[in-house]
Amino acid sequence: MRDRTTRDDIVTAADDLFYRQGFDHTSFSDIAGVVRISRGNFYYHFKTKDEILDAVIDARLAETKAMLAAWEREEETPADRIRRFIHILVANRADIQRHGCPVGTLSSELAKLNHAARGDANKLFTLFRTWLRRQFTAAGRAADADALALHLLARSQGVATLANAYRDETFIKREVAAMCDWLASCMADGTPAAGPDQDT
Amino acid sequence: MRDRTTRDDIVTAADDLFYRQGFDHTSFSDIAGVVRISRGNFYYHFKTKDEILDAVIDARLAETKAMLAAWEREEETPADRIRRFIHILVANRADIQRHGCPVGTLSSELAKLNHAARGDANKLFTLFRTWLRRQFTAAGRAADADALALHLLARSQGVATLANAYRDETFIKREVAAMCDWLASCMADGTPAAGPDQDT
DNA sequence: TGAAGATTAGGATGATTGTCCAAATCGGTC
DNA sequence: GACCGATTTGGACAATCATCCTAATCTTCA
Repeated sequence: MRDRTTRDDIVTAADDLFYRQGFDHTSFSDIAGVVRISRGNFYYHFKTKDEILDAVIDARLAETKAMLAAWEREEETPADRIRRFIHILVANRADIQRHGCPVGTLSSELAKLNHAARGDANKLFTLFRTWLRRQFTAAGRAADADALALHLLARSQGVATLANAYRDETFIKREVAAMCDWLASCMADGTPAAGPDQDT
Repeated sequence: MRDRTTRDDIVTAADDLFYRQGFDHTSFSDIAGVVRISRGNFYYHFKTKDEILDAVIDARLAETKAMLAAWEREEETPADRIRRFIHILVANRADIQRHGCPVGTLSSELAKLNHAARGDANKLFTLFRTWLRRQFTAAGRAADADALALHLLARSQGVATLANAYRDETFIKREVAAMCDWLASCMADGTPAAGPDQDT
C-alpha cells in the first residue's frame, strides 16, 4: 500500500469545503490552505479539479454505503431503520441549518453548472432511494415501495432547504415528528392519508 | 420617466441566467452576450455585480407579490388558492426538472456563498409563507397556520430538488396529487394524518 | 554513502474575472 | 447647425483561477 495520507487529506478537506462553500466557489488555494500544501502539488495527486470532485463523490458514496449497510445489519424492523434515516435531519441539524443537505446542495449545484459529474452525484440520492425502497418492501409495501422512498427523500430535502433558509431548529423537529407519524400510518394500514397515491 | 429598457434588459437577462447557471457562475460577459451590450456599459447602470443581484431579487419579489395578490383577488376558497400554489410545480415542471426551483436554488447558493443578499433572497420564501399562512388561517386553521404553510413549502422544495435530480415528471405529478390529498384531509378534519403535529 | 524513485515546493502561464475609465456616440434643445 | 447631458463603447486594471513545469527535497534500499 502506498502512502496516501496527502491524497486523503486533500479529499477530506475538499469534501468539507465543497459542502460549506460549494464546489465551484472552492479554489485550489482554499484546499491548499487547509491541507497546508503548495498549490502545485495537486497535479501530482490529481490531474484536474474535476478529479478531486470525483474522488470526493466516491468517498461520500463509500461512506454512505457503509452507513446504510451497518443500519441494515442491525436487528430492527424496517420501520425502525426508516426512522433512523428520518432522524439524520435531527442528528445533523446544526450543519443542515448552516449549509443545507450535502447531497441535495451538491446535486443542485452540479445541475446548474451542467457538470459532467452530475450523474455520479445523483448516485448518492439513488443510494438512499434503493435502501429505503428495500425497507418499504420488507415492510410489506412492495407495490409502491419506490414511490414511498422518493416521497420520504423529497420531504427530507424540503426540510433541509427550508431549515437552511430560516435556520429554524424547531421546524426541523416538528417536521421530523410529522414524518414519523406519516411512517406509522404507512405501516399500519395500506392507505396512508398523505402518502403518494397514484393519480390515474 | 427615464428610459430604462437597457437596465431592464440587463435585469431580465441576469434573472434568467442566474436561474439557469447560478449567480456565481454567471459572468458579466454572459449577460452582455445576451443583452448585446459592451461589458463596460454595466458600470453605468450598476456599480457592482451584487447590485444586479439585488435588482433581480427585487424584480422576483415584485412579480411574485403581484401573482399572489392576483390569486387572492379571485373568488375562490382558501383551499382552491392553496391548490394553485401546489400546481406551480406542474405548471413549471419543465424548468424545474432542468434547473430546480428558482427560490430554493438561489437561497441555497447564496447561503453557501455567505452572500450579503441572502436575507433578501429568503424574502421570496417569506412571501409564499405569509400568503399560505393567510390562506390556512382563512380556512379555519389559525392555530397552526404557519406550521402548515412551512410544511407545504418544504414539500414543494423537496419535490423540486428530486425532480431536478432525476428529471422525473411522473414523480412531480404523483407528489402534487399527494399534496392535494393532504390538503383535502387538512380542510376536512382538524388532524391531518401526515401533517405537522406539535412534538411534546 | 549513494543512487533511484516518490513527493513536494514555488513559480510561470494564459485565461477569465469584476471593476473602472476616458473617449466616442447618441438624443434632444437652443 | 451647435451644444449638452445621457448613454455606450472598447479597452485597461489588478486579482484570481486552474493548470502545468522544473527544480528541490524527501524516502528507500542497495
